[in-house]
Amino acid sequence: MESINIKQLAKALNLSTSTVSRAFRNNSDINKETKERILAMARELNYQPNHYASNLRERKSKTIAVIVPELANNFFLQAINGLEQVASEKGYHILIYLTYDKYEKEVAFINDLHNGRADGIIMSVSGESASEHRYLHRLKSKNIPLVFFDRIYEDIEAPRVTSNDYESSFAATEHLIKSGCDRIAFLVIHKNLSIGKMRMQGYQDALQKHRLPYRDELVIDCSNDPQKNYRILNQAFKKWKPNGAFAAVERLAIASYYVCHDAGIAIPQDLKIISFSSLEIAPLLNPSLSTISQPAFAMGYQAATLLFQSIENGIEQAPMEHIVLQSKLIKRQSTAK
Amino acid sequence: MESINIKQLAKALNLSTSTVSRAFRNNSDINKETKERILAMARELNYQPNHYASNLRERKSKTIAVIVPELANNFFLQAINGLEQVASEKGYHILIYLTYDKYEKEVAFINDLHNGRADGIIMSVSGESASEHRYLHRLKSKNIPLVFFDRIYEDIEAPRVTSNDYESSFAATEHLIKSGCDRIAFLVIHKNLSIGKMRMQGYQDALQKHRLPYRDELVIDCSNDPQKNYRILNQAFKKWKPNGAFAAVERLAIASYYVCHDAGIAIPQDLKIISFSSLEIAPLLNPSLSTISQPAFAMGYQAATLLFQSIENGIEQAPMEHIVLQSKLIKRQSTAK
DNA sequence: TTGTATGCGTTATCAA
DNA sequence: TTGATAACGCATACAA
Repeated sequence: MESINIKQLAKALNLSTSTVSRAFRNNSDINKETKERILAMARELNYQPNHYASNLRERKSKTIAVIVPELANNFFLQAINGLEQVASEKGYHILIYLTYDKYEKEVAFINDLHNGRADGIIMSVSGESASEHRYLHRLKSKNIPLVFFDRIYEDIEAPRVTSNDYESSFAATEHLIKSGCDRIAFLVIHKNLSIGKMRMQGYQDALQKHRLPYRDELVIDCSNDPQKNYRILNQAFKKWKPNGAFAAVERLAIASYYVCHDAGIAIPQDLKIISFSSLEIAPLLNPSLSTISQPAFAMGYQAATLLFQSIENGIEQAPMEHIVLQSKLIKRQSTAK
Repeated sequence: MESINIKQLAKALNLSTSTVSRAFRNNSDINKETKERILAMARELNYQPNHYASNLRERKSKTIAVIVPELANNFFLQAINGLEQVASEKGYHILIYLTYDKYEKEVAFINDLHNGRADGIIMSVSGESASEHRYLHRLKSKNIPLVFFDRIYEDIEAPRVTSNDYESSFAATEHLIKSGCDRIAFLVIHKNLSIGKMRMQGYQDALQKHRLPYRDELVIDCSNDPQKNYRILNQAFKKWKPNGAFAAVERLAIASYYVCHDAGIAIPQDLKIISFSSLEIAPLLNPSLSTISQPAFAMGYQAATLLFQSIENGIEQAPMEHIVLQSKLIKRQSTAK
């Protein structure tokens, strides 16, 4: 980082640093010719204003932090693409933090972000609703706005963007029932997370509406480890013999496919599967997978839009909106009669 | 960002800022008790050293920039996971820049990075080899190390991590030939990019070895737009009737699947397909897809390791290594006889 | 329109 | 072991 700095550039031009500085932010008054002269020389000497010095001086970072559980997940990827589009239009950069669903990591990241590294935070939470969220309150006192998307904490007041999980789950379960399933498994990770709860409620209510009994053993609580999931699902399918499975998370549908392929369980004849999923190639699976697909890109886009409202108008003006976007249920071979 | 700063914290403790500062970097001598007292108070007052001030003072950013064409691509995702692991072990953060294969974006990003925002750069290039790369030379003069991975510029001297593309392509083509194909299409994006060239060469040489003619029309140059690709491939398959297809990029295999499904071309009976791909669910496709899978995670990991060598030992000591990792050819149904 | 001087929050040097 | 002070590179209030 042995860069040329504003002083050297100024000297090379026989100008003061303030004039040079002005050339780089277009608001201030400055002679057009000098400005061009400065920019030309800057190009030649390969000068760029130091980002950290500017941020320190201006007390902002032109950066937003995005905290998500993981990247290896089409939903989050598409959402991030949505965020990124808004951010880059505003001249902001994105700093990505991955929690891998570890609550402690989330706390550490948030605490880290108190140092002014980011002007705002967009987060899809990792922890369980039950845990302590005081670390989030502190953000507000520092004027760092926060927006939730998809996975939220209900006890924290912040703008949020979600999709209609309850309705979608209800519809998905009902779809399985109408396709002839009467023993429907619900595959879930983190039952206690708000999002898991919503989806589970939709499942339960659909069962009830159609007079199907709710069976505890058919709610299969999985993990983030593919191999573990394989074992869990393999056992569960053999033991409880569901004829329908509703996966609250894409990877559980994938794991189910592997189990079925290996165990000779025919989809959809023996077991019909539907899943929350943002997989673009769901139609190409064997058999093609019925999905509830969330508007991931739009959710990211909206979340970023909300965040910038807070950033631009101040956190007090923050719109405590709860935007709910609609997911789509797409029926394919995996739930065919 | 109305944070408490080190001064206020010092005053609250009746200490000087230097002592407080020392408490936060463990090297300096400091009384254990005072240190604990400081840290306790910091927690209480929710103090975090300002990242930008530290960076400015220390003249480094503890951040590495990663420039890739896109995120919606399993290869880059996994590679980034590899990078991230190394970086986070070193206490570094990752700043992600997406070029969407636009050369101008790449130039803009690189120029941006001259301002000391990152201590090093890891890049998978976007542009064509033919174009101008002077903007990269300038990095060196600023002591910002650069490492290439996967997609490189041959005319720039920098450490690089690639996979054995030529050999893999040769093997993949040969596999198709041995499975009975004699009209093998090569599906590619950006023929001119170094990586496209390597893969094409492997394809050509394998044809030659087996005395199959090279036909220009069977090299199908595609784009990044899925719909365009669909049209291109649909036309090409109908017009030239290949009985084998080797996709240099995952998304072209996906597009081919869609075309075949719609056009009633049976895989593998009518057309055998193999592809470079990092898709975890290749086995679940209909039919399961034969792949050459690059060690994406390891490539990212290695690239980051190389970069940190340059960062830690200075750019002059940079190991001009060219690390080549081996891809794996996995035969599945899509190329069955 | 341009220049001077000050401070953003930190860390390093030096002295106590 | 701790404190005073200067400097990192820049942007702004104010003066010219």
